[in-house]
This record gives sequence, C-alpha cells and structure tokens, in this order.
Amino acid sequence: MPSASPKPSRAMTASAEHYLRAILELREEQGYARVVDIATRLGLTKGSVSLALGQLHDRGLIRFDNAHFPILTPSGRRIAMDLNGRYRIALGFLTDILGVAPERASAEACRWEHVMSHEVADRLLDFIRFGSEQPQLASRIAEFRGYHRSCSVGGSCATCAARGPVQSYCIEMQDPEAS
Amino acid sequence: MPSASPKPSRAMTASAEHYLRAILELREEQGYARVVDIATRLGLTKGSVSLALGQLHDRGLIRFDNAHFPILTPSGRRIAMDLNGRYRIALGFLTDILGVAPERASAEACRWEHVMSHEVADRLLDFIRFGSEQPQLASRIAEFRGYHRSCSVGGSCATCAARGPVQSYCIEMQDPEAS
DNA sequence: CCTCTAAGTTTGGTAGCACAAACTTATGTC
DNA sequence: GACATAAGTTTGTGCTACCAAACTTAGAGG
Repeated sequence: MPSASPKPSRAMTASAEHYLRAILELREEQGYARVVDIATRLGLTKGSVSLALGQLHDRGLIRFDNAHFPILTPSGRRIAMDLNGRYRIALGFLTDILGVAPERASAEACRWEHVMSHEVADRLLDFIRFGSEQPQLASRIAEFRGYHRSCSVGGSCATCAARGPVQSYCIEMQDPEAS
Repeated sequence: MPSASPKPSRAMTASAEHYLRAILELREEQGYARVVDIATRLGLTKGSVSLALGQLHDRGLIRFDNAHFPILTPSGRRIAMDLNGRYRIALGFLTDILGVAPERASAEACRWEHVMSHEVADRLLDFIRFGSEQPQLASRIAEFRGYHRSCSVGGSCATCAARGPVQSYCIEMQDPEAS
C-alpha cells in the first residue's frame, strides 16, 4: 500500500528549494541576488518572488544583507547545496551509467533532485564510484551505456511491458477490465 | 468507444495518479472501487475523493459503471499501469542493484514513480536485466549491494561531500558566503 | 528640481489539493 | 413503515504557489 504522500512537518517543497538554489548561484555569480534576478532565473514574476522571500525569511532559511538583498542562512545554504549534490549525483548516474543523452538526463535530474533521499543519493554516488573504480565493471557498464534499444511509443518496450506481468518486477497486474 | 473528450492537455499530477492506481487495484482486488475504499486506501476523506472523481471523469480518465462505481477508461488505465510499471522498476533498481532496504526502497520508489520519465524507466529496467543476465556483472553488483558504508548524519558522507567540489560530479560550487 | 525608469511590494484573483462538517441518499433491520 | 447506519455529495475553509496589475520607492539624467 503505497502511501499517498509522506508528510514530515518540515518538508521542503520543490519551489522553496528552487528559490534557495537561485539565491546561492546568483550570489556566487554576481555577488548579490535581486528579486528581479531570481524571478528571471526561475521564470517567475517579481511579485511571486517577493512573497516567497518573505516566507523563506520567516522559516529562517534566508536573511537580508545590508543592501536588503537576500542571503542564505546556514540552514538555507545547506538545503541549497544538498539539492545541488543530489542533482549532480542524479545527472552523473543518468549519463555515466545509463547513458542517457545529456539534455534528457538534465531534465530528469531536475525532477529527481527533489525526490531523492539523502541516503539513496549517497548510495547512488557510491555505485557510480564503484563502477568507475573496478575495471571489469566499468567496461561492462560502458558496454551497456553504448547499447540503446529502440522504444516505439505505445509499442512493446520494456517499460510498457512492465505494466503487465514481466519477470520479477511484475506482480499479478493483469488487465481484467474488459467492459 | 472512447470518451467524448479524452483531454490529456494537462500533465498528470501525483495526486491524480494515486487515484487512478487505487481504482485499478481495488477493482482487481474486490471487483469494485467505492469512494470510501479509495479514501481509506489513500488516507483521504470521502469528500476529497468524491470531488477528485468528478475531475477525473471530466478529464476522461474514468467513467462510472452500472453500479455508479468508478472504472478506468483506457487512457486512465494506461496511466495507472504506467505508474505501477515505474514503481516496480524503481523498486527493483533500488533493492536489487543499490541494495537499499525494502522499506526505504518502497518509500523512495513511491516518489520516483511520479518523476521518472518513460524513457529513463525503460533504460533502468534494461540495466537491471543487463545486470542479471551477465554473470560477471551480476557478481560485481552483488558485491556492491552487500557493501554499505556508514553515513553519519551531518558528517562527511558521499552526498554531503558532493555538495562541494568532489570528483567530476562537482563543479565550482564553493561556499563563498562568509558574512 | 523634476521626471522617467527600474526595482520591489502589495493586492486581488486563479488553480490544485486537501479537510471538516453538513447534507442527501440508499439499505437493512426491527 | 420507521429508523439507524453507511455511502456519497456539497459547501465552506485553508494552504501553497503562482500571475496580473496597481502601487511605492530609489536613483540617474535632463
């Protein structure tokens, strides 16, 4: 029974993580992060950003420097850097192990970063390193990475097949809805 | 015949996917899916489910059978089965390759299933099969699966380290926010 | 100065998703 | 037939997250 939505009291939303990361990156790049800069980077309006910054401030994730520009607090910075860590790990796995094309891998990692747990990200990174450190394994992975089976949309690709009974990843999931 | 207006104009939300899967599973298990059953399974109230079913109906993802119980349309069923496919693939990868404990893997897969693309899921399933079919690779993966490094919270685990400059998965992501 | 503009804030509205509680509609039992 | 109970719907509310548009500043030039 998959839970509907695991809800810790202090869960970060993807939205808040995006704001924090934007602030982190903008301050790295240009030394400050204006409302307008954040809005441009995230594709939002100034109004949305202005409101969001107030909330982040209330939650202790940002403060405002002498010029009234937002700056990350230690907890806010940690969240932003964790997010970037998960992004990089997901991206590395997708490209280096699975051989997913860079553009698609990037888009995928942009979603994975918000749902990957710290522990699984850690494990994933171990796997990437494990794979690169062991020559035999590395060559096998390289072999897999270069092999791409075609997946006709709506056809009989692996994932489509996995909807039904296939190997061990499929339980009694027939399609009894005839009428 | 298909519904008059199967409108896939909008992307599926995790919430809608949960409803569709609940209906699919309940009908498999007991032949029907009442509002109350769906609510119980998803941990929601009857009212929420009742409203959601109306929306799913408007979107052509469910219809109502002779007993006024919801039943998936072909497009709705497809979405639910795709979701289950992605769940199983994610679960299989997490347990069989990464060696994540079943309970944690299940919770993780419950989030991954909503963000994994069809193409990446397909690729992931290929990898699982590839790994199980090649004896040398399988033994290496088994070796990795059994190896678990400790990760002290807030300490120096791989993921924490990946926030900063580590190997190729880290770009110029220093921590220049001193003040 | 005065004004024009860019930056930021506030307000009002929309949309999704949920809850509580009141309400309606069976259905089974006495 | 009357009533208690279960199932389902409707209504009103709250929350997050966004937009559009009006409003307020703060500077930079003329």
